[in-house]
Amino acid sequence: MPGHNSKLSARSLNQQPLADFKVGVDNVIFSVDTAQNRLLVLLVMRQQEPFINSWSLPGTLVRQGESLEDAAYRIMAEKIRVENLYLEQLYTFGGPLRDPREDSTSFGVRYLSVSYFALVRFEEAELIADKVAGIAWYSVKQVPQLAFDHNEILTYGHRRLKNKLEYSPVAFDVLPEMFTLNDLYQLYITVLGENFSDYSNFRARLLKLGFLSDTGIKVSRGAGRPASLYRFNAEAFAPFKDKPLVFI
Amino acid sequence: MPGHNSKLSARSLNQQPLADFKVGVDNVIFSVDTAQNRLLVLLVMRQQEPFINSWSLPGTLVRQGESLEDAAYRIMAEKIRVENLYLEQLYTFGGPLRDPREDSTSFGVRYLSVSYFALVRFEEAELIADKVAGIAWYSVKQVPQLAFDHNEILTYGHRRLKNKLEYSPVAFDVLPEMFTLNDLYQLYITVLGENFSDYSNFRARLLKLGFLSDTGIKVSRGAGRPASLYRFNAEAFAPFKDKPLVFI
DNA sequence: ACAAAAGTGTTTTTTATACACCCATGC
DNA sequence: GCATGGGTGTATAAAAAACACTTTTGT
Repeated sequence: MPGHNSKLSARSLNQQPLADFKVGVDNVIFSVDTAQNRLLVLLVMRQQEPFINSWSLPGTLVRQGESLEDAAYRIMAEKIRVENLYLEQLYTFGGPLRDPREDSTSFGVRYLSVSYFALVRFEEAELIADKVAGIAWYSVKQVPQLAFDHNEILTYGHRRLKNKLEYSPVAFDVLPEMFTLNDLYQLYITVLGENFSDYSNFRARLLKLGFLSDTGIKVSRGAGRPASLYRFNAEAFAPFKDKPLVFI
Repeated sequence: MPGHNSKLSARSLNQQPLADFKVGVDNVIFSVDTAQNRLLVLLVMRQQEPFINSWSLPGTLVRQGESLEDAAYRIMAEKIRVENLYLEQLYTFGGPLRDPREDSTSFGVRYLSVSYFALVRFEEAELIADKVAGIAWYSVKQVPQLAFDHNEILTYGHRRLKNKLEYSPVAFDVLPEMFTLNDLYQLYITVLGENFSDYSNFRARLLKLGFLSDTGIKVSRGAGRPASLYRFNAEAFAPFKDKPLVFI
């Protein structure tokens, strides 16, 4: 984890042999079920040792000729069919003994996990259940004990998601092409919690920024006045790139 | 790098063998020369292939039994003697062919670099020049072509430093125990550039936050009114932890 | 006395926050 | 007609930005 303070230590392991690594990629894949206002994370049931029959983040070991990012996309492609997604690298967990396989026969081999963080559109995401495999969306509030240090990775990913939402337009990667301002607001509430902003202020702030265009199309969801559908305008957003834009 | 968009690709390298990795740790070590208002980065001259006689970020390969972070601290200890520092993980670069050694004899072995970001106190940092080794502080504005993808890593580290400075108290890890408000201001200017805030506003904002205590001690630097020395008060800062505190 | 650096205060503009209220629809 | 969600506006408070001014030193 970033931000801690160990002491400088120059023990004389100067002539220690180099470690050999297998490198795994684990994805923290989030989606938001706007209908039920739940933030979800994708978990898979492990089908081999170690941690057989434990839930875990979907992951894979990196193959020859494959980049880390390729591996992250491969996991996605194997578990889920999705059109739109946001993906970025999260953190690298690599202490010795984080994987029990390091203990056993294959002496000296270390397992390192490069984690990626993804956000997908819940409605369009289609899970791929290969034969016997368990795969499911879990509410982040109800994740069970996971394999390896995956609970820790998930916590870290959740923190990143909250930050991302505040200062970057990831939300639009995960909303439908056209959405109501309330859809957007619900997404923020679901991820960030109730107390971040009043709806009308949220609305005013976002519209003033000028990168949401009103399509004029109205949708009615049950009772109440029909809402306008808006569209994210990438060109209008361009000037805000890399600026400390604040959404909340 | 985070934030890009490749396409999902599920090529059938399903039966490809796993890659074997050596894992390197490379540190982007910054310091600020407040006397000359320069942001510096520590570079070392490589003494072996590949890229012999090129400048590079100080790095090492991870040894058996050593965690990533241990390796990062080991690099620090080998290159520099320093009391106070801030260190956190930056990013993991791991595409195939980023290291030319992957081409040659040792077929199949990949080199992956986990980069760390460090900030040290320039005045107290003592460089360790082992025998023939070149080691030097470079102004980030004048770094030469570096080995591997180290220029890219440096750019990424610089961006992180700027962000960190804006919303976290890293500056105090790198200033002397007692400092004038102008010292602090110069540090911000040096890292962030000229146009972020006027001195008196910067001053007022920071003092209002209440975690800088005036020691009463005055120092005179040439002409002009003597300045008060301030001290960072960690207890008074505690309530701001994890809050979206903004310094700039 | 005067320049230089430190430190204080004031004015203006912008942004955040908390609401009150009007609008259009389903039932 | 009234409950429901959509949408607009206003009044107050707080923060950011610009800049004028005072204080204390060295020379």
